[in-house]
Amino acid sequence: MYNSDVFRRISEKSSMMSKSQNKIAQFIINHPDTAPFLTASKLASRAGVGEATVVRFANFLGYRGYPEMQQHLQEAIKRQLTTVERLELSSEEYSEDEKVVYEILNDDIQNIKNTIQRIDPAEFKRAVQAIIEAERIYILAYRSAVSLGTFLEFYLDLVLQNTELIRSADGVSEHLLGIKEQDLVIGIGYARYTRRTVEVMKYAQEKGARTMALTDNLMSPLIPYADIKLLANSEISSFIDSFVAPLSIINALITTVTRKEQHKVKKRLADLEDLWATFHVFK
Amino acid sequence: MYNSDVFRRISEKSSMMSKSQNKIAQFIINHPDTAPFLTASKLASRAGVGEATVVRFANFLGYRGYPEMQQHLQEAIKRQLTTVERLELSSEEYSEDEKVVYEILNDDIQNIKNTIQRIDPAEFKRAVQAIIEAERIYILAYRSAVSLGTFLEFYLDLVLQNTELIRSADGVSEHLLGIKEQDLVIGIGYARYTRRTVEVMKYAQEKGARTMALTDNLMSPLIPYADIKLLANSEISSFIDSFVAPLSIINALITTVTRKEQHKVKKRLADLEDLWATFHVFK
DNA sequence: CATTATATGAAATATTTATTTCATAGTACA
DNA sequence: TGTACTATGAAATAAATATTTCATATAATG
Repeated sequence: MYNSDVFRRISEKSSMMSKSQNKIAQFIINHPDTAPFLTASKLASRAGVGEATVVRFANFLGYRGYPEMQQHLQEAIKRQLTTVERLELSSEEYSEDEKVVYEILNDDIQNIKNTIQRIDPAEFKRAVQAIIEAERIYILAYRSAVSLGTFLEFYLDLVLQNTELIRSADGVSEHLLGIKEQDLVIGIGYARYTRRTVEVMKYAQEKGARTMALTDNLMSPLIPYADIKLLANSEISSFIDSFVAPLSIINALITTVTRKEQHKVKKRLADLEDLWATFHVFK
Repeated sequence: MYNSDVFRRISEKSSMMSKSQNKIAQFIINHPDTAPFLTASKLASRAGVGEATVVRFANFLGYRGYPEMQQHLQEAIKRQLTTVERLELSSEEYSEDEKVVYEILNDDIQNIKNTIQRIDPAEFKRAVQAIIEAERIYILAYRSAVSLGTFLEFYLDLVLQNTELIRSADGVSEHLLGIKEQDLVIGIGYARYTRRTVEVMKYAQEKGARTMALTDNLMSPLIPYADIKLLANSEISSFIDSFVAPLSIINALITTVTRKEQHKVKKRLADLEDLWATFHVFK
């Protein structure tokens, strides 16, 4: 299985390589994330050898032809993509049962990493700006996503005092009836996208309000109705969707908004401190 | 530059896609590290459409042909490979402001990594067992932690139907008055630990119920009253605490409980599916 | 320094992959 | 319910890519 690994084969046979073959091997090793995408003739010219030599090189390593070698190079790159952080869960050290927790936490690390890749800084900036400029903010979240909505509402309302979470599932809330163009609606939608979230987003957009979606991918049904799109991955080895990466994005939103509005927020937080102290809210 | 991004183009045009084109878009988005390596015909069969439709899809997105689209998909994957590990925080590429989001997400990765280090598999196992054995489960969460509580309640109640979230801050809820030894109280407490959470945990333990704490460290005021202790880090460069790692632990809890109780849970989930279908809850 | 063996690349050929064509199925609209 | 319009995939054709051939260069051997 593993002897299919191109790099292993190269190192095994490196002593028997001709001058040109060495050039090719060198190129592949020095450009591991370019080589898998090249055609035989491109690889040839990049490595400075003839086309035929490349094909012979593949045969030399034991492949049936260049495409087979190419495929194995691609496999290697794919493994890299998916297992970056994979812990050694294979051993017998832990029972099936105990592995789950490690598996899930690693999946979630991967989710955040993939989310980082997909961040569009300009779009994120727009999201922050929209929150700051909004007169009122409505957060749409149903079912399990209510947890995310609750968190976002808690902090946005703490610092801006103009945020409200819409969670009742029946029809468009009365609160949204008077929605204005200066208002912002943030829809949170994952996996089994709740129909209601989509409907309300659509309604808000038709009313001319700004809309923002936090969802898992661009094919999500929320996307067509979102002026601002934030993506965060949610896949874990479970029957549930993970809200870890979206929550991290929310952390970032709250933090950035607060830093930008520091001058306004500072006094309010200080006042709150006094209030909390008076009522002994914290230990 | 960025308009070359396949995913962006897909989202821009997603509203004008036909049924088959949607299938293709769906496939590409759901298999971003497989799609770039497929030939037009393989992508066609994997997405369940004709070969010609794939070529037309590439044209539809504005590419001169399939190979051009493929190349752009490969670029995206290459970018990922080279940047996953290195943070883009060093350079002047991003403004102070744009860095925050990368900073926070990386902090959260670190939180999960540290949390993994601190997992005690035996203790985690006890936590799962306690949840399964409990007659009734009460979750204590106040203020921002309500979000975590909501999530945990949602799924535990979904699969076990014996869970309740206590969130009102005034005194000990009436629900807890009749608490028994076979019941379990799960307290979630972070940073500015709310006094109320601690008091209720103490009350529950005095009444003989089992107690479990999800908190950030062993010095947390919840710890003395917890029979079972789960730790998850929460520090990020912000004025708020991050619930990302605790949420990941909750993911793991829910997943493990559900897998262990599969025989009981399976039927219930199937029934729920029917119910949801009847009421068109999902898009 | 011949002589043989081996390696090499340009060009010819074979194979694979992409594109276009065309007949038909599916939709939208009157 | 018929008519026009659009979308679709199987098959034909075109283009790109891989492999083989063959003449020549290079190295190895006595």
